[in-house]
Amino acid sequence: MVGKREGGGEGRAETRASLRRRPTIQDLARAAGISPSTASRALSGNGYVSAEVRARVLAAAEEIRYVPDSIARSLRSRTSRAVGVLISDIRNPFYANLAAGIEERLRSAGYHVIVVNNDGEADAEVEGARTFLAVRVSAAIVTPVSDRAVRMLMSDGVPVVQADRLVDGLSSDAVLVDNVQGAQEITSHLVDLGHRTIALLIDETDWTSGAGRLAGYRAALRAAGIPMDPALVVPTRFQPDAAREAVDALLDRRPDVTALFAANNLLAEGAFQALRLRGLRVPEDLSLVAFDDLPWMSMVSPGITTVDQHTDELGRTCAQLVVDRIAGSESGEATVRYIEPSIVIRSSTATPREPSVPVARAASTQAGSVTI
Amino acid sequence: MVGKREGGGEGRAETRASLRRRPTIQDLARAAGISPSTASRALSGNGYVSAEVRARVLAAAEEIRYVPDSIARSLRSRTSRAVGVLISDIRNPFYANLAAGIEERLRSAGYHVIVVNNDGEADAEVEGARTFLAVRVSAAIVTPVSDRAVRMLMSDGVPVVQADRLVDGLSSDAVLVDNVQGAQEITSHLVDLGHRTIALLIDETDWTSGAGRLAGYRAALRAAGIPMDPALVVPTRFQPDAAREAVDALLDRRPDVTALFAANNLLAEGAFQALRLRGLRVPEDLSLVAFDDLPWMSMVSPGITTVDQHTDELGRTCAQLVVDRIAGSESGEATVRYIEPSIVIRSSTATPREPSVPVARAASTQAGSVTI
DNA sequence: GGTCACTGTGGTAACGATGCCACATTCGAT
DNA sequence: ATCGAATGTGGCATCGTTACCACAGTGACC
Repeated sequence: MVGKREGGGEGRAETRASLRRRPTIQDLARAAGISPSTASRALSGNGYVSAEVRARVLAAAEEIRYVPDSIARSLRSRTSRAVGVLISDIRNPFYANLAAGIEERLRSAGYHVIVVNNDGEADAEVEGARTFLAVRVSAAIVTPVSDRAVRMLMSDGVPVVQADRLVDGLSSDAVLVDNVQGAQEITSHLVDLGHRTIALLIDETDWTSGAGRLAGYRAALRAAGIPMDPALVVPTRFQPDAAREAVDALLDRRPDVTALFAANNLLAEGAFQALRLRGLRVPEDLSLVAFDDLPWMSMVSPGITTVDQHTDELGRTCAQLVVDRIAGSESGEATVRYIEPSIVIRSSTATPREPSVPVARAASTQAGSVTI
Repeated sequence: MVGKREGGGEGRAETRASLRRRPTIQDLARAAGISPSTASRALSGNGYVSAEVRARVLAAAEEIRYVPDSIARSLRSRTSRAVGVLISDIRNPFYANLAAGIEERLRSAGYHVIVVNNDGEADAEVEGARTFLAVRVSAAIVTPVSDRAVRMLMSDGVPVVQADRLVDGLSSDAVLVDNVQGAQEITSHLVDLGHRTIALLIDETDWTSGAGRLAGYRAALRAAGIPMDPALVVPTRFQPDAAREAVDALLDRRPDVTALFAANNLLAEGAFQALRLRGLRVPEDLSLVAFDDLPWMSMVSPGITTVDQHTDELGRTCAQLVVDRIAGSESGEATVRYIEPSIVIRSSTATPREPSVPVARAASTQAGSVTI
């Protein structure tokens, strides 16, 4: 799959030749005819420098192509312009958008971002935290897996913003989605359409995100006076395939289900596939809703009714909190901000089918024979 | 949309209290009863240390929770364990997967990744390069927008790997997708089905990626003896909306088109929407193929026939090249590796409709009235 | 026994920037 | 005229680590 084809080596030699020593602030000072101290002040803006000298220094910097060495600067000043971002899976558009929102705002504030994936594993997360300490990030944004990494960072005095979910017992800043609200609203949407037997497909309820969605689902049912049926809360692993199988098993077991709520985008993917493989029509046979809005949800037919978490804003808010915390404009108290999600109604939800007609596997369609 | 809800400040005070000075290698040396020099050698593995002393140092490091300061280390050793990754848009799954592939491999090789988005703008790209120089990355991986950033990095001696596309005239390492091959194969697939009037929707042909896809398309037509019709190469901007409008205009102008080739995932998105809004059936009325395989392409019906670029592998290969280059195991010559794409046949392609029945906007369906 | 290679350790000087202090000059107020 | 404050500049030490050199001990070999 990988082939080597060509290699022209002309430009590299030229590059090597032009590899002069990188100019330091000493060189700059010499070029501008002043001392390194003054050059430093002229560039950083701390302390007195006359306008005339500052101009001369800037001109000289341009002239000799001086770029301050931020490593030396960090060592001396014991700060860095780096912020660590520790997330579970950059391939998941949720995390990608989060990272993008963070990066945009931090970049415009003059910080750069070090991204570490942890694949949802606590050990990898701790390893990432260690990296952050080694490079002395000035803050970290974490979607926590366990409490270890966050604790480690905080105990070394690194400001932490927890994103999307919260580890209990730590008082770092945090930006969360109001999962209860979002889940309640979308469940109520189903209830309002007349659904009474609504299944929740969910992978975990240990984190605040999953717990909140479960709570919102329950609250909506309670508000409608629908008794909670524990068998309708379907546990699954955080993978489309697992979700697909879980949905399949659920519908075999409970053909009376008329609506399905997938608690995140990956589970929604699996649920969608499961329904199609069974030959079920959405929303005629079964309504489907999701949590987290992704492009594919408006591409498929029917479009999926879902909860938009405003992931970009989640990211930007995390970044803002970091900037504020570093600047010290945030007080010592931990701040928790909530992003209010909004529901997006598309075509995957409708009034339930006649209760007398439970869903069944369509005879004409067998799993595996469907081309997707 | 953002609300403040609570803030418990208990843990922070405790954190502040435990904020002891971070242990340095001096502390470590004292704890292990040896000199800093020896401690340094024990940790880094350069130079002689007896097994007994090394064990003592490692134990002491564990004991006092010593983490080497990589800033100081970088300053002194004039190297860093950071690699810069400069890409266009992390929100686009293509770049997200690329970044993920890069990050995985580099992390396992002990490097961390600094990600900078440039939004496809040359100025932002140069700014990113400046950041990389300031933090003295030991290499950079770039999906180049202009030649300026790559030039800047190379002239400062930073090894650069160009990913996905190549800026002319520079001889850095590069990992490219064989776009000609992929485009030719998928176009031939259409030709083999009997298509003769195949439109190519493409946003740019200045970069090697776009140029390659155009060349592959042309080569396939030439091989089949189909004359090239320039009006069938439809230029558009790099956005789904623009692509949608371009497809709409094309089909108004050229109702004889029987197949459409969208040159990347964003254009495919727009094309798919355009066809649906016009009420056209795929593949019965029109066949559609894409370049770059994304999850939604197997979620929609019909599934989209496309070219899988093996983006993860593209990323991993870039990272491997970087590791080799830093280790010096790559010779001075620039290496260009090609990833061979493979085509994925789904349901969006079929034999063309009868030539006597050109496509027309379905009367019953008006753009805008369709719920998606 | 002397030379040499090898092993193992410690001392010292950087890497490049900046914080702090000392010092010089100017100017307004007493 | 004298003092103090404000303005401006340079010198020096230092951030935490490692490269380099010096040097001590051990054993092998002629």
